[in-house]
Amino acid sequence: MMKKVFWLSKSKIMSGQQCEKRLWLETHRRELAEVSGTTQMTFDYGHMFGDVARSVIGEGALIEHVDNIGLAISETTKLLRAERLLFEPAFTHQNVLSRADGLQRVWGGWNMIEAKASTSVKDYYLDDCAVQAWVLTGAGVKVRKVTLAFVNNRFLYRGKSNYQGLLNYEDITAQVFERVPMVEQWVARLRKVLGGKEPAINVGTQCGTPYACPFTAYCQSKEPAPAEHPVGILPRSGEIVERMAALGIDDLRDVPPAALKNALHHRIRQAHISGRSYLDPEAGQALSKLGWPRYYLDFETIAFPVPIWKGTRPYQQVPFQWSCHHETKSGNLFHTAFLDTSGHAPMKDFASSLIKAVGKRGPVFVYNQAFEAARIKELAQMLPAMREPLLAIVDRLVDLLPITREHYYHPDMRGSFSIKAVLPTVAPDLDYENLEHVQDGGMAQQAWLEAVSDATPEERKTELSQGLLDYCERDTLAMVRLADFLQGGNW
DNA sequence: TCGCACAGAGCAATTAATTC
DNA sequence: GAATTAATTGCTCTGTGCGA
Repeated sequence: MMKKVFWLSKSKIMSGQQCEKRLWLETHRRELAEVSGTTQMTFDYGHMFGDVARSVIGEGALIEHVDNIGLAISETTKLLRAERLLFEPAFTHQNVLSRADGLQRVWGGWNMIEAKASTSVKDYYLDDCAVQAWVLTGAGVKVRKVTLAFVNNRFLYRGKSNYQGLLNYEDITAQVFERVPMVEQWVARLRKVLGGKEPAINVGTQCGTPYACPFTAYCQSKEPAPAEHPVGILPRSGEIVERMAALGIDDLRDVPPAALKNALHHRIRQAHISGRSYLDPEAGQALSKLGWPRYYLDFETIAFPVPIWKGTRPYQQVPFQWSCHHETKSGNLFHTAFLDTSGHAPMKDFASSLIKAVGKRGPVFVYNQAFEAARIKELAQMLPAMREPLLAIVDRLVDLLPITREHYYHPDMRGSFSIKAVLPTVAPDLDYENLEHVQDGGMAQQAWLEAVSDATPEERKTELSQGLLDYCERDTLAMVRLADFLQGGNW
């Protein structure tokens, strides 16, 4: 009887990048992944990247049969004799299965190519490659070289489907071969884990780094409920959490004041002890110095590992939507918006409409200035004719995030100063939860992708566009309300 | 998945204070 | 004034939190 082959594309589990419990759960309690329902941000760019990466690497034979490993293995064996370049070849060794991204014939053997849609060589890729190299070697393939192909984020797409230059290559043979002798132990350890009871491993950083584990909610449900005001809600609290845990303190309210060095931590602790929010009147003073009219601005963007629009780069955040609230001195509020779901390059229309919308004077409020400022500067670079008016907007940006962080805190923010955490405490009627289709930036990207797709019916496109417009408008209205709140206003 | 900004840590270089 | 020590400043690196 054929033994069960276990799928170890998840070699990060083997090498300790993610915990053994995940492997155990994936094998024994697969259905739990669906129950836990993580909200990880993922795009299905995988095959787009794969197709383009293969075309850049060279012409070769692609072995498909994703769902039929037996067929994939027999086809690999057959093609290995004839071909110089194979994509997705399948091999097993000691019942461990591996599918390398590419296998290229070189002098005296093969170059194993691993393609990653990432812009740098991460340590855990080396472990991943070590497992694959071990399987290939065990299956009789002479691995002479291991190459990592990854995204060159300086590549500028000049159109016409020409992606030469999209990938960087790094020879990682030495690092991988150094790890290969350890793989045998990793496999043995995991076999033991799989044969035993559910491993007792507590929830920790391994649940989200480097990859989100789908079982986190399940593991959390098995652990005692955390403190109502855990020390960990302090921003950048890693070191303090450890220090306090050693003293048996897990509740922020029990932390001795002397243990906290920075003023923000003190303010947060104090707010959780008193149960009351904190608002420093200086926020209002700082804001009241700014003139009128006032604009409140927010962008939505999309980014692809493989750029699709001429003049853009991999992972460049290309803005396709803006929302702007315009507030006059007398308190009148007007809303304007731009949204491009045509699927064509949105940059030009985005920029020209934006310039019109924000006028020539008055502060332009944003939340986390770095983001909008960087997008406008990129547009200025791409569109020389609009360079000056665009850069003039950058000079007028006022960031509400640092003002909020320095002068305001509410215990319900649980240590976070993101607009999504702040808004419910200053304008509960504007909760994002009551938006139907789009509730955060990640969902906005998903909605946009669906809206531009040819496969999406018109009715659904209209619904998604409305969802995007509602969401982005909510973001800028949130800023209006926040600025007013910080100035002591009342709605 | 990206990148930016910033806090904090660790270390090196510089400046100030102390001692002879 | 020189040598030593202490305090301060400045730099790089890493991790976190923000945005999408």
